[in-house]
Formats: sequence, structure tokens, C-alpha cells
Amino acid sequence: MRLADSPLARKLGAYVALSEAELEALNGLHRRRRRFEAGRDLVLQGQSHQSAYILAEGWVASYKLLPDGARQIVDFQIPGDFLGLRSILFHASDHNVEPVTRIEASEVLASDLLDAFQLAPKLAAAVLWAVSRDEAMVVEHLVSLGRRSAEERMAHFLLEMDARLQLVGLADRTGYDCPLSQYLLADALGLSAVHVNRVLRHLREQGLVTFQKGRVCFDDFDGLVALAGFDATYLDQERPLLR
Amino acid sequence: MRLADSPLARKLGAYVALSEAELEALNGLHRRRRRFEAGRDLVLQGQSHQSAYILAEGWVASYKLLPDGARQIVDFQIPGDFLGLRSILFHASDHNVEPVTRIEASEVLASDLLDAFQLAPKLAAAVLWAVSRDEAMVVEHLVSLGRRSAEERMAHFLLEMDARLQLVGLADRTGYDCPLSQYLLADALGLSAVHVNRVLRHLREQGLVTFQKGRVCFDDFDGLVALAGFDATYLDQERPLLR
DNA sequence: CGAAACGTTGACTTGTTTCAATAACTGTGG
DNA sequence: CCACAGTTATTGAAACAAGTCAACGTTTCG
Repeated sequence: MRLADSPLARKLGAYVALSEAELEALNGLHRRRRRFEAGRDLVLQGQSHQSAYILAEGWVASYKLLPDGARQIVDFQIPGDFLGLRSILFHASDHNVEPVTRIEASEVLASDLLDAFQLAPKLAAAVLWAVSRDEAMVVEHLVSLGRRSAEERMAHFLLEMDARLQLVGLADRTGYDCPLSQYLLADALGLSAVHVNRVLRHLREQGLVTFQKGRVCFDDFDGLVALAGFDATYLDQERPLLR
Repeated sequence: MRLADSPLARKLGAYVALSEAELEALNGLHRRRRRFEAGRDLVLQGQSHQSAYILAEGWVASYKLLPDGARQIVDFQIPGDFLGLRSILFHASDHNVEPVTRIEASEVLASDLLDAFQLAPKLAAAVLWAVSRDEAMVVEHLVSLGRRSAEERMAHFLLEMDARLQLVGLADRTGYDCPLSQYLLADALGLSAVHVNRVLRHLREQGLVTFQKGRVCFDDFDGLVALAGFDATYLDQERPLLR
């Protein structure tokens, strides 16, 4: 694998072009590579001294549990994303991190990050950009839950994942492979699993998207964008590259 | 006013005790103090090269607008909070910032922050903590919209604002002054203004909280905490002080 | 091959929205 | 200081989106 082919390198490359030396420093973060099985949480709500990770392969869900047992998935992570970065600084982690599939991830200590930044200062700006982008995605998700209908939410979500996956080369405009069950979608979108099923059926019957057997397939991309009111500028990934 | 009395100093002081020199550096951020009238937005969605601010007095709402004109308030800011910090780094601001009351705020440039961090490195950690805390609040808000009922949402919101205001000395366990209209509450909680009114009435009739004439008054604090399932650990402000 | 997880559908219930009308504030100019 | 306009609060009735319960089909995997 060439250096630039790591998902994180691809993603950061959309923000700023990275030199060979900078890619090298980035690669240094991928020592301590680990594998985790689906369903075994990496990070637990309330626990302290947790590590952060860079996800290399597979899908992950970050979620919170409520006293009554309900759960809300805050975001999914895909290759190239950070996991639990906030819990490095915080007194205790305020959320859980669960692999949706079998995953591969590199453990990252605060000191690793600082070392990399010293080697390649441009990297610090790029990572800060990635973190701000994560926050912007959480904000957009909040807007979905507060002000979009179930159908708009689903459409918006499927489109956001497409844009994010495209950035790391795992999707194109026709669709992508998606390992999420309808239960996971329900917990992310603030719906019941039954309603998720109905919404997906309706979107399919309207000829907009088909999500079946682990594959999301856009039948009418522009129609879906219109329905969702999807505007990808919050992902900040359409800019002309800085060089 | 003694140095430690600025709201930001009070807030950061809950994370780490600050020396006189550090308070001095923090104070340096309060040059360029400005006043803004209620309703005249400071930062606009889609605009670039925006400033960040530290809020010194008054309340502010950060929100996003949807194509159909609906709006979702992401968070309110109170004295001691940063405004639009994310839009310093980002290509264009992805949200609007509107003063709810007449406010006073100090404009902060990226270079000001870096200067202050150089003068007082402990400040960098404290600011990073504040930013992470902001993100944790957005996440908890998202959980509210996704998985809590209207009544739980309202209760949770009123309790969160109490905890935050206490940290800067603007509230106690009995209540606080709150300039938010029911329309603003509705746009924050993902409800209609009519339903906000009904929810407030019901909470009042249950003897839990009274929110009338600009004042939130807790009639049964513990009962409200129980109803909301409120657990303030995500605010990370209960820790024993680091010295 | 069987069990468990996941997906699908229908009938019914509920929380929240919408529409509509009226009352109570708030601030401003005469 | 009062009258008026605009905003904010309050309440009822009807409509609707999404949830719940329940049953059954389908896939996956050990």
C-alpha cells in the first residue's frame, strides 16, 4: 500500500495537500494496530483514561445510553475517522464506542499526536480541521432530529454517508456498501425500527433509494437531495485543494 | 472588578486553578470589547472570515436555517462562553449567531488566542476543555431530541442551563433569570411554540418548575432531576479542583 | 439444521403539530 | 401618561406523524 492510500491520509488530503514527509509522520500514528470484534465496545461511558483510535477498516457507532435503557447513536465512524478523541482530554468518557463490524484501528496516545505535530506542523491544522468537521456533523445530525421528518432524516443520513465515504474512496454517486441494521438506523435517527422499515420502503417505492442486503443504491440522486434539502457545505470537503 | 470575576475566568477556574499571571493573560483577550443589539446576527451561515468572540454579558443563540424556513437552535451561549469559535478555522461558517438580548462580547482573533497560550500554557488546556465541554453539550442536546419526550427535554434543558449558569455565578439551586421566549425554546427543543406552552403548564401543575415572567423557579429540584434523567457528568464541572 | 437476529406488514394508540382565536404583555410615539 | 402596534402567551379542537404491539417471513451463522 502506498503511503497516501490510508483512509485518514485521503481524507486530510481533501483539506490540504500533504508532502511525503507529512504522510510519513501520519503513518507513524498507525503503529499499535488492533483488531476488535463487532459488538465488543472499545470505550465505555463513565470510564476514565481511555485511549483514542484511528479507524482503518470497518464501521463503528458512538452512542449514549439513557437511564430507561433507550439509546441514541450520536454518529457512525468510517475508515479515516477518529474514535473517542474527546475522552483523551475529558475526566471520564461521556459516551460508548461500539464496532458495528469487525474493525481495525490504531491506538493513539496524546503523546503520539504531539510528536506527529512536531514532525509535521501542517498535520496539526489538518487534524483540527477533521475534529471541527466531526462537530459540524453532530450539529447537522441535531438539526435532523429537531426539524426534519423521518423521511427527510433518512434521506439526509444516506446522502451524508455517501459524501463521507466518497472522501475515503468507499462510495460513488451510485451508492455504497452499508453494514447498518434497521435497528442501528433507528437508534441513530431517533425513530423506531418499525418506522425505519416503512420509511425505507416508501423511499424505494418513490424510486429514490434502495437499501437492501447491505447495499445503498441511489435510484434518483438529485431527487433524494431535493427531498432531504441536502447541502454538503457543512462537510467542508468541496473546496479547491490548498497546495 | 477583580481579575477572577470575569465569567470566563470563573468557568475555567472550575477546571483548573489559575494564577494571577494566567488571569492576566486571560484578561488580555478582553480588549476589543463590543456591544450588539438583540436580533442583529453576529455571524452568518455561509459567510467566511468571521471572528470569534467571548461573551461577557447577555444571552446568545446559535442556530441553523433549513431550506423550508424552519430553524433549529443548536445551543444558547451565556457569559463566559465562546461564540463562533469553529468558524475561525472553517472555510465558511455553517451556522448563525444571534444575540437574544443586548450583549457585550470581546472579539478574539486566532492570533490573540495563540499569544495568550504562549504567555500562559495552562490556558490552552483550559480552553480546550471548554471547547470539548461545548461539544459534549451539543451531543447531550442531540440525545434529548432523539430519545426524550417533550417534557423530559424541557426539564433537562432547564436543569442544564441552571448548572451552566451556576458555574458563572448567575444561578443557584432555586432558579435563575432567563430571557428566552417560548418560540426560542421551541426552536431549541424541536417542538412547536404551542406545545412548549402546554409542557411548561404541565410542569408547573405538577409542582416541578415555574417559568414565568423571565424567571425559572425550581419548585421541586429533585423531582425535576428524576423526571429528566439529568446526570450532569457530561458537563464535567463537578470534579475536585486541580491545583 | 436449528436458533437467533433481522426484516416486513397490519391494526391500533399516542404525542405532537396545526389552525384558529383570544388574552396579556412591552415598548414607543403622541 | 395613555393608546396603539407588535410581540408573546394561552387555550381548544381537529389532523397527523410516528410509536407500540403483535404476528410472521427471511436471512445468517454456528
